[in-house]
Amino acid sequence: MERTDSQPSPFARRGQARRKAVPGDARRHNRALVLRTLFRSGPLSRADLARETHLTRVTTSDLAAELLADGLIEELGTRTDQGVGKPATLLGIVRRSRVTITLDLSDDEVFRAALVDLSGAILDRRSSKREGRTGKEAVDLATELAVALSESTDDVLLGVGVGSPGVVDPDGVVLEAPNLAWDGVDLAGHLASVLNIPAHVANDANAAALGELGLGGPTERSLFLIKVGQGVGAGLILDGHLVMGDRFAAGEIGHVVVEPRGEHCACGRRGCLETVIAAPLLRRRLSEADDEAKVRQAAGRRLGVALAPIVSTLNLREIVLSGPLDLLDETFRDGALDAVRERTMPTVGDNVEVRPTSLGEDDVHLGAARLVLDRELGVS
Amino acid sequence: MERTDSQPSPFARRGQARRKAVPGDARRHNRALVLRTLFRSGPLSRADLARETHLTRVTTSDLAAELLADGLIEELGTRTDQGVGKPATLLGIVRRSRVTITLDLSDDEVFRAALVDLSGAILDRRSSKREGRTGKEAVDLATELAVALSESTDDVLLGVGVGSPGVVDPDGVVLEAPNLAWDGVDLAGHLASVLNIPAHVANDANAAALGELGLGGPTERSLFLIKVGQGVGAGLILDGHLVMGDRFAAGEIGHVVVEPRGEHCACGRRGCLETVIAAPLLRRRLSEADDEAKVRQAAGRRLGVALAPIVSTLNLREIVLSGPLDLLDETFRDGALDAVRERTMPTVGDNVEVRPTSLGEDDVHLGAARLVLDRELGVS
DNA sequence: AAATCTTAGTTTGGAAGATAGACGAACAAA
DNA sequence: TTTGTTCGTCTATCTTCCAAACTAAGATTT
Repeated sequence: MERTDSQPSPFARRGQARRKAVPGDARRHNRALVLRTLFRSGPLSRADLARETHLTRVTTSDLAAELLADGLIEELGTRTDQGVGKPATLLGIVRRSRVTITLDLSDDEVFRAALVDLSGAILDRRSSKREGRTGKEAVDLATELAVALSESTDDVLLGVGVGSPGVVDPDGVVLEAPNLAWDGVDLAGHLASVLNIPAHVANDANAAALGELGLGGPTERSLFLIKVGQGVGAGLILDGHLVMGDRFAAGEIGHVVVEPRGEHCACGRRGCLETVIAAPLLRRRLSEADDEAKVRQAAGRRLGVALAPIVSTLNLREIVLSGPLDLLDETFRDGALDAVRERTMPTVGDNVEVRPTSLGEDDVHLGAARLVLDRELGVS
Repeated sequence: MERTDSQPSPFARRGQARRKAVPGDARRHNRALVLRTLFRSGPLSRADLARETHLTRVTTSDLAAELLADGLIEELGTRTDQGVGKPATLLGIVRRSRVTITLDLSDDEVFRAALVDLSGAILDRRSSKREGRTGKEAVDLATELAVALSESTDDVLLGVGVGSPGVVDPDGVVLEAPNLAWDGVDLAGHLASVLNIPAHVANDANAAALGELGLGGPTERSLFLIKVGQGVGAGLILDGHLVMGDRFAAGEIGHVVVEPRGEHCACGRRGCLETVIAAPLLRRRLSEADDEAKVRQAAGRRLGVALAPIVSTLNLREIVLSGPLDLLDETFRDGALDAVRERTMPTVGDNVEVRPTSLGEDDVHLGAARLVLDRELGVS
């Protein structure tokens, strides 16, 4: 099986401060720029690329030759619908020139793995019941899934990307994930050494946010994704950068108190956001209620109350809800949006949009794939 | 009077997306890196710089020669306390080789101007009573102050930096500042053309946050500053980047509702944060109260309630309060901190720190100076 | 006192990368 | 057939950083 080597990618910034710049950095930057442009703007000629990137035709030609040699792009023949002049040779991404293994560990019951190509198409899937496994056994289960996928394909593997619950540092070490009893587990290091390909790990909600931003989509965007499942987590992207926070715990909003006299929570407090909108609890409350819509709306409003200060502070526009769509339906979302609007300035609140994830269940897989794409090819 | 030219600085990113890289970009990056290192780590030899920046001695020597020619740094003689080997020639920043004019327009009554050197020392000050001026008259007042300072000095001007109330876009256009009746005023363009030096404008709270981060201080830090005055604004810096928001209105938290049945606000809502902690209102309430401490604490707690979701989402550590210290005293701050801790996860809340600004009244001036330093010299 | 060692800073000769300008190729229009 | 346009490449040049060698200036050892 062909493999890319597993030395750290030049694009993997891994949280270090600003460093020196050498000419080669410019080269890598421009190579990534050309690749990114091809990702976004479909098939283009070398001259198109030069116009788009503001590099010269000579330089894009040279970079294109490099990318062609690596098999990342291919010539698609000449453009037909053209006016005067020599017809352009179109270049396009070879979607299957690299594939990524992704792991979605966010579900309490099942670990899921997928094989994703450069365009974000899912080529294969695997899954295993977790059956309560924790610690090393859970690591092994995840590893087995990844190995099984890697052995099932002859495609060139770009790397493995993981969306894991809990707090994950930029090097892919899971600092704490209570439900898996992980505490300082170097998941990225383990996967990289077993599979012998680059590995990148992020928090599941963060990964979902990356996925929602769109594979190869525009860089400069901001988005706040709230992932509702057993618990509640969030991923925040500002101007294309994932916000990690002081202890890499950004997005951990499940235990923000939204109802000081509310239900008791496993964490010891009362009225945590999780006690109001986590899937099992909300589902139970719905089954017990007379007026379902009222319960949905009230739960949404509670979320909105917590979101209002965040939306104002960050001047956010896009809020995405990920999780069971029967729970996070329009009534719920409208409740959240209403509460946000009532509690923020019009100039801020009027722009806000609360919408369900556009990728459904695959948001974590696609986000994990994007993570690998970003760090290995600089396509972000 | 000597002047630096007023063409846009190569460091002024002005919000545009990622662009191509040319060898010259590496040069500028490394030049800024050397300058920044000298800023932070005091006098160093060329060889020290090479070790610190991971460039070679050849390159740091070359860059140092350039900086010497520009007068930005100087040789300070040889190091004495050294062991074996040829004694090192120490290089240091010439603090007064460039000076910045700064304008603090955050006070409702008075426009203030200052002359700041590269180390953040304030060399001169001017101020003018605003006397209710708005629109063009307010622009003229600010301009006059800046012109007066520029004419009073023979130092080389690096640029002019402004902390303005309201929403300011990255090009320095004040999109809306109700109290000055500014609505799409190109303040940066105006000042740059009148003074013939580069001009940069930011929201006052954003500027204060930049100032608090420290001139020439470490890059990779995060900080949330809340500026209390006539109104309430905030500035947020994450990993060294100022958060601007979708419509450049990030930090506008004055009209977040924190008390749904609270006092009526000028904006039409009830219980906006401003009705609770803006200086004039809080002062009035204190004068009417029997138990001052209780009022302070309650006001602080209200702020804390709004902060809790923000702190959790961003995993923030440092919260800085800027404004009249008699109002934002320890009791107030403790109220805020208590409310944050009660409403966030321990791993997040235990790290949080709520402290007063360390720069006092000059935080906007120093932040505006830092803004210019960042954008003109890349020293951030 | 001479030789040796160590560290600072400079000179020299690449190597890598982007570019401007020139040029052949391929096609449309006149 | 000629002219004009656009594509893509070739070449010479410029910029930047770097490795290696070299000079400078002191401490340490012999």
